[in-house]
Amino acid sequence: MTEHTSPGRPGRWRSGAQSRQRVLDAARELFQRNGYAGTTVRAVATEAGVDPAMVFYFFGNKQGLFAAAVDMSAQLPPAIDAIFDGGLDGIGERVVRTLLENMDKSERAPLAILTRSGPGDDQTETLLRQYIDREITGRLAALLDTPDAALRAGMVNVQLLGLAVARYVVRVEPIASASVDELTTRLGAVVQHCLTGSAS
Amino acid sequence: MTEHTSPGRPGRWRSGAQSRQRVLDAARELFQRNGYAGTTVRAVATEAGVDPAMVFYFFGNKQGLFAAAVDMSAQLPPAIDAIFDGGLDGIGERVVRTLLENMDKSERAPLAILTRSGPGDDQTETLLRQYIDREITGRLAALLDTPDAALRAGMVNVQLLGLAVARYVVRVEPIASASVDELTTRLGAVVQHCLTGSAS
DNA sequence: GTCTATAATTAGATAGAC
DNA sequence: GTCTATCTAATTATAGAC
Repeated sequence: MTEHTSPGRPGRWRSGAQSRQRVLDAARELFQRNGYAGTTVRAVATEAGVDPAMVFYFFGNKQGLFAAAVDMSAQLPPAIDAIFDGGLDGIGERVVRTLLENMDKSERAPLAILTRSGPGDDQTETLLRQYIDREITGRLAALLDTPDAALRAGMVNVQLLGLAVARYVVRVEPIASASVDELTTRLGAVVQHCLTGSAS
Repeated sequence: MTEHTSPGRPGRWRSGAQSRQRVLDAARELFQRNGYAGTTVRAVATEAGVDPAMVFYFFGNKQGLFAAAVDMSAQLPPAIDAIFDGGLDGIGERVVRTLLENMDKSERAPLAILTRSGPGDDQTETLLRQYIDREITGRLAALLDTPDAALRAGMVNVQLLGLAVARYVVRVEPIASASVDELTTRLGAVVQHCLTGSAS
């Protein structure tokens, strides 16, 4: 009974952690749906079931909230690592399937949030660019030793961005409703060809 | 000297046409850069060098301005028609090259505006979806007579959306700086394979 | 930590003079 | 057609009680 707000020793999780988490979840959902400017901290607070002032208490200001929402330090590294552990063989299908399964799972994928958002001109797009470069392009290019490794990896970025936008942002048919297996087979082959196929 | 504001017979172009055009140009640029909610009509008016009230005079409200900015009736039909006139042979390269040349020309492409915008949930994305369905998917699928025609056309949508987003929205390297010829060759082959290649 | 004000700013939209 | 002035509503952000 003396543990619920004791400052030094957390009785549960310092008692504000779950509120903070709910705010983050709500922020990811709304930023993804309505973009940065289209999302109000009031709406986030309402969605999270807390007071608007709490959001500022936790994250300082709206930009801080956004930064926390799209921060993906140690977000999906387990799945991503598994993609590259198998080497080049069959990597096309693995990368497509991983992307699909992660985004279908409706864990708010930073990819979708960043694609639909953008505070000013630079902030968000730079973030997304760096994320793609670091997490995808860099690791893919490292597996190749051809002189056009960067371009081949870039072609894969086109495939993955296109898939994400077509299926989750624009929701164009029949891509939006296609099964994970179908897309994995078809786009996986394309990705594989971009990486290991003969240059045309 | 009696012609500058005569209502029935336009002496020049009813004298407000160029203002309207400047507003539209400014709107396209700002909507593309900052999205719908991130763009204020005041900013559009300032960019266009007119008074904010003029924007409402011309377009009624902000949504009307947006609708006019992304309206692409008879926008680029000449170029698009040329893609399909040549039949299936080499259509991959033609569609990629046409897209690149049109968007590089920095004519505010509705594709870029719509990709970065989205008033609420539905309005814009529905518009973009319908545009893609009508202008690309439909015409591509019509050229094919395989049972998976729709899926093949959908795969092309993934390629084109991915290219547009990677090169013009996120500007990820080396796609953003690659030459039109390089991209046309590489992605054209992929698109061609998606359409006429053997199903894997 | 959580909530109740409330300050300060800004946005969309309108009325009306010229 | 174009501009000035203004109204209304919503938003970010803060101060402070509990």
